[in-house]
Amino acid sequence: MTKQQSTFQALSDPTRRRILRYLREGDLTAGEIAAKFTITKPSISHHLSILKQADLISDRRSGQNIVYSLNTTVFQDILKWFADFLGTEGPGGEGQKKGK
Amino acid sequence: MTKQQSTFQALSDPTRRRILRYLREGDLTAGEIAAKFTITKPSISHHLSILKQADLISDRRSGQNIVYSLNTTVFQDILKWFADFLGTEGPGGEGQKKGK
DNA sequence: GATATATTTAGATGTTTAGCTAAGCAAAGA
DNA sequence: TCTTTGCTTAGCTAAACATCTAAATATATC
Repeated sequence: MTKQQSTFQALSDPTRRRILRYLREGDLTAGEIAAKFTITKPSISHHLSILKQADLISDRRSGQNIVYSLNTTVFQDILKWFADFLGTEGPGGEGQKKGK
Repeated sequence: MTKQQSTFQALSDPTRRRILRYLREGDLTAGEIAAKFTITKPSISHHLSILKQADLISDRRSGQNIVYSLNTTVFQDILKWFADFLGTEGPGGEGQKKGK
């Protein structure tokens, strides 16, 4: 699965986008995040792992808790993808590198 | 289904993103698009209808053909969504309007 | 080390989705 | 108006996905 695929896939779910919005405000533990939703903790945990695989968030352990935080660099990449898209480049494949 | 949801959903499929890349080069008929893929025409037609519902493309009939073209304005909206995301706004809901 | 708390992993289930084939609809031309 | 061409709609299947409950793991505390 290409990097872009996993990113767009991750962003396609509303629950995951909502998690990202919360994390934009500041770091949160898995439990704190789960508390904001009505779905179960395991479900949230699953969403978190998808976001993590897509490199949109990262996690670190702090005692009993696992703290999640936003990876803004990947958002920058996506932003660039869209900007390039609206530019005047050739079609090419997913992993196109252009001028870089 | 919210507008953002349909947009992200539409972008989550690699075939659909590839269609968008082709259309970025210029307008194409449904047949011309389908010819670039190995999957069947009905499948492509289905993807086109999803992209259309998400307002990422538009279509018009030209004789026997149906011509598809990219709606760049929606891409601008998405670009803005990401830019806002990396900004310093409150979490709020999907359809947030901000300064507008 | 036993127990409590925080979170993840495993396994099951209902729903969504991408793909197919077959049938339908619309325009063009005989 | 019958046929051909271009494309979509309908109906199906298999795979993917979101969610749940139950069990497992890891850390902290007693």
